[in-house]
Amino acid sequence: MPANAISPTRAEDYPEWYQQVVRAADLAETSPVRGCMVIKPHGYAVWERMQGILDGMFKATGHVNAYFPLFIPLSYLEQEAQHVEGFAKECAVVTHHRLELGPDGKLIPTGKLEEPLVVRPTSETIIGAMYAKWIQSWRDLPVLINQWANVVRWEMRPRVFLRTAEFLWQEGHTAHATREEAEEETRKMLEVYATFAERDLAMPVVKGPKPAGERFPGAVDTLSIEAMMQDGKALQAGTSHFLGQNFAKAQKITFAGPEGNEEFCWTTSWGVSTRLIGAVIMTHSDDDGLVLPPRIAPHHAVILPISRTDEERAAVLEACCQLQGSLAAASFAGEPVRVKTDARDIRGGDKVWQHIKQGVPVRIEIGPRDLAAGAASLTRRDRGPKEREAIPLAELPARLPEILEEIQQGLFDRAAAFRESRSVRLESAAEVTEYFARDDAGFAWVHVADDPAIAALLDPLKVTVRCIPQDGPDEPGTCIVTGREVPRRSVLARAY
RNA sequence: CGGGGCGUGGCGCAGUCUGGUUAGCGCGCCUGGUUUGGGACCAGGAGGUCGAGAGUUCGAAUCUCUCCGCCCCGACCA
Repeated sequence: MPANAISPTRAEDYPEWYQQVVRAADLAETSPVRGCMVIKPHGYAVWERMQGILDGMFKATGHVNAYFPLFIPLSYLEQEAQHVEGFAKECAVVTHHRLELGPDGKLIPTGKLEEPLVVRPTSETIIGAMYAKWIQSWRDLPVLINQWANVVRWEMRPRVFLRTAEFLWQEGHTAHATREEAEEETRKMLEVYATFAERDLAMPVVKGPKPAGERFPGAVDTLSIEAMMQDGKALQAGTSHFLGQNFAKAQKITFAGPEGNEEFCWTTSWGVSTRLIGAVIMTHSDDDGLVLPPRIAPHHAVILPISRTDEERAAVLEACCQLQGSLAAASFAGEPVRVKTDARDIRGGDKVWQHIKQGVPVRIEIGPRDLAAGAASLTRRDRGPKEREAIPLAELPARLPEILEEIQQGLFDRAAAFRESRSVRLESAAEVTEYFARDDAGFAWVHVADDPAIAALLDPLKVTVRCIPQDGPDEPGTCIVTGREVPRRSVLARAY
């Protein structure tokens, strides 16, 4: 057997390593439908964890859930000019509503639709149409709605979790009476995403506005959180858009103000998707497979009974059962510890490696020797597969939550240190060119103006301005391309 | 859409150039046995109309034509 469970390793072939991790962890696989993935139970369980936490955060910030149709009339999409331009090239279109059996036994679409329907690539237009109906008075505002849904974007080159033709996400859509309030909402939701990424996914992010060329079609301002993957590339992990009055004007979303004046609403939208699963994989996983931060792990720990004879097995299973009960009574991150016993009749080594590859944070093995000592052998996914520690059974319910917290924090620290080690400050166009020729390139913090002129420098390097980080002190400087004064550095990187 | 590559049991592949016994191999799966604090070993077994269609031929996974699908590179991807 090779030293590592995943082949190739990250260093050998990063993209292939990613695919193999997804496969070895049994998260998802490609489907008969081009560009669409099947999310398998383990992958979906991770998504459900993410959903649960985010949904709670949305509700805590005053939002409610609703559901809007999958289909959008073609004419709706045409309402906002930039929006059409941005999405037109990647839409699935429904033109018929019936099938008839042809003479050769094949099904033929019939019943042509009067107006084609677009499968939503995003829902601004259909939701805006409803908001136009619902909102009449300033007393109706703000409207703060989120929906959990699937969307379809006909991508040219799909990649499991990172870019699939159909994906799951949430999209928040809000309408406000004032510009200030909508802008505040946009920032607030970015903050929710950043907190979730760093606290729950243990994934450090840079947050701030995108340059004009990278904005959501139809948005006045797009804020994003950007994470660094282990190959140094950036991944946009969440976005929050200030839509100004663009959609309100296109869709007549108006309200009567306190003085009887009719005004357009100010709207926002924000979303994160199953891409976050890809982000977690590429942030934490190693050459033995998936590594899950405890807060989003479907199971915090798995108990593995070890026995040879039937008598031993009975005693060991009994002990496992008791331990599972006492551990489940403990809590981590405000929830009961999630623990399961894997008593399947398969070889011990296979079983252990399955759990390693699936990213379970902690493995607890109980065999006759442990039982005699009144202890269990504990191994952690963030350490070597054979680094074990004996812990008295009575102490485990108190120790496990501490260990989970250590793992959660340790994963964040490790990712932050990695990002730091692959970040540089550059002062000239020549330095940028030189830096991105290196194969260990990462984030370059550079003074650049938000100006199309910088494309001449960045395009050949396949580098983009990821965002203009909003945190930290202002650091004015001159743009390395235009020579113009800018208030702070931007983050440049290659991106997924 | 342009360039390249590939379709053979669940997965990974050999065989195709040079047509010819019952289409092989590794992993996985099932059964039995020996094992067991670590991804075991031995034996037996199941599973394939070789992407689809047409053609050449006594005979096609192999040659010819058409079609379909997938992968990689590019274009594209708020």
